[in-house]
Amino acid sequence: MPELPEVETVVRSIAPVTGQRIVTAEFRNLRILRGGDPDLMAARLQGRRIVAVRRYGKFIVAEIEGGGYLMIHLGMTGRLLLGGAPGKHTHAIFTFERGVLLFDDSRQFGCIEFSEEFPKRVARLGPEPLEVSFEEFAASLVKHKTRIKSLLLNQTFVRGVGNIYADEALFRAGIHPLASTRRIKRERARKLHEAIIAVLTEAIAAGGSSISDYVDAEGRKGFFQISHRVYQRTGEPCTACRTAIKRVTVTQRSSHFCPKCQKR
DNA sequence: ATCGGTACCTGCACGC
DNA sequence: TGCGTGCAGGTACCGA
Repeated sequence: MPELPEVETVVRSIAPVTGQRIVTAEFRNLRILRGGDPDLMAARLQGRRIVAVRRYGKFIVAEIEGGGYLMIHLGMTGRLLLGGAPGKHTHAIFTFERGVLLFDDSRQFGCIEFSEEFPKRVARLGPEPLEVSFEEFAASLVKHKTRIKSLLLNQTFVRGVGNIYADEALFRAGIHPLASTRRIKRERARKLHEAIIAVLTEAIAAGGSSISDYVDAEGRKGFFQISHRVYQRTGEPCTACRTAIKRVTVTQRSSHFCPKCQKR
């Protein structure tokens, strides 16, 4: 489900747990746990305070008092909810002195991991798209030989861009999703860098996109989906030239684009 | 070393 | 009503 703007919105909405002590941690579905015995993990968390909660791309990392990191990834349908009753898809329950935090995920593509060291898979990610300089972005772009849409989804290139914002950024930059990275000239790359920053910034301000069921920890939907110019708008007129938006499959993912505005 | 294809799982909309 | 199909914001792993 969530990409960078949605995860950022979730992290902001769970701010109340910062500084709070975990009274109990309960894991109901072991499928979503990575690396570690659930009882040991629960014991390791119990009685510890959350020192800080940070976002790295689409990953959420909570720093635990006394050492250790609790990593949470929401996958496609994961949710973190403050309060409320556990349901059919509640896989983890963190009880605090004041309130409870539930991890729900119907498709179970999300995961939770506890590690003593900073999680390796997070350390391996590329730079934050909102922080990377154009020079670094352009230098990394030319090192890859693939289709631009695939590269944007590659989290070692930049971290946090997913299917929605890749399509939206490519539209704004006028680049076809199937375009070879080798054929993108410097000035076009600059447009893409700017488009990624613009679309992510606007989406964060809107609280993310709620395509089907995304909500933040308070149950609020985002509303950036009303600003989508190509994503899931197949057949509808382009906002710039009225040409019908097309859909193609790239790397097993659907890509939406304007055949007139976006060139290969 | 990089890349593309596939697997993982549930729910929903659709056509018959 | 039910069934089959295709689709959905994700990453990890495997083999070329």
